[in-house]
Amino acid sequence: MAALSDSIEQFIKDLLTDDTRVELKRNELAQYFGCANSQINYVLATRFSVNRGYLVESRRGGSGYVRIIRITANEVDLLKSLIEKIGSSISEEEAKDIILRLHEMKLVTLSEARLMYAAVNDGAMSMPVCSKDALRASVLKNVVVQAFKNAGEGRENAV
Amino acid sequence: MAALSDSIEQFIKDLLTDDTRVELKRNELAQYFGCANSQINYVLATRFSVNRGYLVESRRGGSGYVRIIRITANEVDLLKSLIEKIGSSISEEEAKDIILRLHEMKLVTLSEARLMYAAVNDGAMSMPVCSKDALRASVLKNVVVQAFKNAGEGRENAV
DNA sequence: TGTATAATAGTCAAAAATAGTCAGACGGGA
DNA sequence: TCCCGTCTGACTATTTTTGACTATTATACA
Repeated sequence: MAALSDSIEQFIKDLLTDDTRVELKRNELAQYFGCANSQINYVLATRFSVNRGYLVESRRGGSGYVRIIRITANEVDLLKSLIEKIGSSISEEEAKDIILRLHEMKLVTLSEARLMYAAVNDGAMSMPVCSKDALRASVLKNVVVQAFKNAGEGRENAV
Repeated sequence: MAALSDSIEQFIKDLLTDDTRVELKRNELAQYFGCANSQINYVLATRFSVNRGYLVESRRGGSGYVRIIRITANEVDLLKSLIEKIGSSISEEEAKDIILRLHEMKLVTLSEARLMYAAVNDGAMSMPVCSKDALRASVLKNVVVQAFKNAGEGRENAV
């Protein structure tokens, strides 16, 4: 049921559980999963972005490689960088990345991550907005419904 | 005589007798019943609404899915009354009361309750607002900071 | 020492695989 | 007959997967 991309993502993350970086051959990995080479690039671009806390380096040519580095940071630095990243405006996707990252760093549980996402997804941001109370109603409704969804105990991995 | 919708409804409910949630492919189900894909959406909309005790989530694209979550009768009553109470506008105090209630009923943990409150308190509601992204930044900043506070493990008992 | 070749990786647009929306057709009961 | 719940089909939206083409680098060889 899991998409190919999800499997590849998990495979790489497993390699990163102990180490903070891993090096691999793009075409070997593609071969292993029986997919197009560019599929690997897709996974790297969508699942191992800087916003999600990873750096990717690579080299072409003979004995080339792809290196994936998990960014580690202490809480103070992380919080500062996230606040800066958020700034005064942020897209739904970027917000999702930040929340995912907090979850991967085990700062929040999956349920908490889902609640956070429910508070900031497009659906919660009712526009045009005319008052704080109206906005609050929209956000609150979203998080309350999410709380009920969580209570049904979702063990999947998506926010 | 509304045989088709009823059959699909029953089929899904049978899947939900043991589990509280089930995941399926819209087009596979439509194929199985030999009907239009949109028929499934009709069934979901008319038979698996919140009022009837269900929450529905889905994702498009490769390996997409439709997930149906069954909640208990008590939860339905509670959720309905909360949604009604929230309406289209709600004060900070009332919102807090609702969140506290969810916590007291053990639907959310203390950490989760705090995150929820962080998402809807006055500080998060930056007004006047000019865009969804600006609004999102404000709410997200608030919940991210709260996540760190939670992680820093506050042992107080107030939301 | 240059240069051709093989071995890598990257890019991008199109195709495939999903799901959602909505207006209108259809059909049975009040 | 008219209304209302069903059902369909065409069109849209989203996410993943692939393939053709490009770019880069190490190495072998002239």
